[in-house]
Amino acid sequence: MARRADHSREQLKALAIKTTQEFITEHGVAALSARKITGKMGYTIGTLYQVFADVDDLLLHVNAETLDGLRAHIETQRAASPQQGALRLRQLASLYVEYTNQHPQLWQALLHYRWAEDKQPPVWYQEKVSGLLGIVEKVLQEQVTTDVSRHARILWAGLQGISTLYSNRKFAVTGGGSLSDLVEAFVMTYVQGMRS
Amino acid sequence: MARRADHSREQLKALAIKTTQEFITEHGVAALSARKITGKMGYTIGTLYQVFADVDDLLLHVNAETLDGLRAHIETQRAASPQQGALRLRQLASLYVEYTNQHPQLWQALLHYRWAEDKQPPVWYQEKVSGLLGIVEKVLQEQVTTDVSRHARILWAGLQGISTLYSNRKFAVTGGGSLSDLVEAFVMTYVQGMRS
DNA sequence: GCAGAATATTAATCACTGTTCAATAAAAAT
DNA sequence: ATTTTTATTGAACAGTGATTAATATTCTGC
Repeated sequence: MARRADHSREQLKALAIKTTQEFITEHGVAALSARKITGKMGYTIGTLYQVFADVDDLLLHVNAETLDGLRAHIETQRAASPQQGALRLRQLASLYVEYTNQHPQLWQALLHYRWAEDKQPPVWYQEKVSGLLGIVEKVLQEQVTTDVSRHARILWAGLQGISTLYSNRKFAVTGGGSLSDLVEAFVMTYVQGMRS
Repeated sequence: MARRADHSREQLKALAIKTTQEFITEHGVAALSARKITGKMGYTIGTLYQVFADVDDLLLHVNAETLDGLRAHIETQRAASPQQGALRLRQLASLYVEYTNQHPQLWQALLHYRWAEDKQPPVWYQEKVSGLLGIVEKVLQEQVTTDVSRHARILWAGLQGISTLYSNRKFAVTGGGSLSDLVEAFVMTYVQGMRS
């Protein structure tokens, strides 16, 4: 058999991404395989490689949408209930937690993603990350004037560290309360430290 | 062929762990496979499963030794040049960075390890982690009195977050300087915040 | 409307993965 | 010396990602 053309190239891409998102949400990224995805799509494995370079490339696009989703969540929620001053950073952190709690499997897929030794993430992907970092930086600028970019990166990395260890249950004896407790304590304490 | 008995069960375990450590250090954890390890050991794949439950179990023991190594590094270095007051936490953080920089591949293998949905890490492993957390808590108690355990976890997670994002080059445009710069800024700022 | 070029899709193939297990040979026990 | 026990092998299994020749369909130019 051959050419069916029930889907255009772009439709196929979108379908693969959507199917992968659903699969990860349902079974986790560890259970994912190229054949399962294309099977679920109603295609066979070869088709995947016409649309994406490899499975990593597909996952990259899934992660990109996850980043977009976080950004959208932050922006719509901030528009809905704007905050002032120090509360803005707190809001940012809880929106992060909110989103990652809503999509734990997708977020884990993103955190778990590892770049090969030599390869760099593509520019368009890097831009999505730095876009989010930019939001943090912007809010941070209201609180502090020096080392904004460094502090933003530390906050961002700290969020991911807490989030990862929490969801991986790597927190030997889960003391310290819920994820949002930890994140809130982290952000509040760190901001306090920046200001002195 | 059969029974050779050039190695006891315990020797075999140690050999497998050592071989895996060497392999990971050389090629990274992603390239690891059961056959490569046993081949390098001078055995065939079946032998591995007599000594470890599966590849994950082997990796667990490798990670355990990595944790032991970090602990040993911290303890010997602290004995060699003891610090006072706020400097002790700073020293702890830079010993962490020092060790993870000395063994980047092994540390990545540890960070990258994911527990299956249902399975918990074994108690003896959890104790190694909480032992390290305990060191942080102990040093922290000199600085602060409330929420020590929570703050220790946040610091620990923060270190891992920064460390992971740095070594994975996930820091869109690597601003903010070296890993030790970031870690130092993180710890110092956070401690400052705790005290107010 | 039709011949020919272009291409989307399949299915087979390749080299690999982790895990299991019957067969076997050597050591230990009797 | 014979039997029991067991460490080790190597083949088998079901899966993985990736490649590619074959093919059936759509698209293009006339």
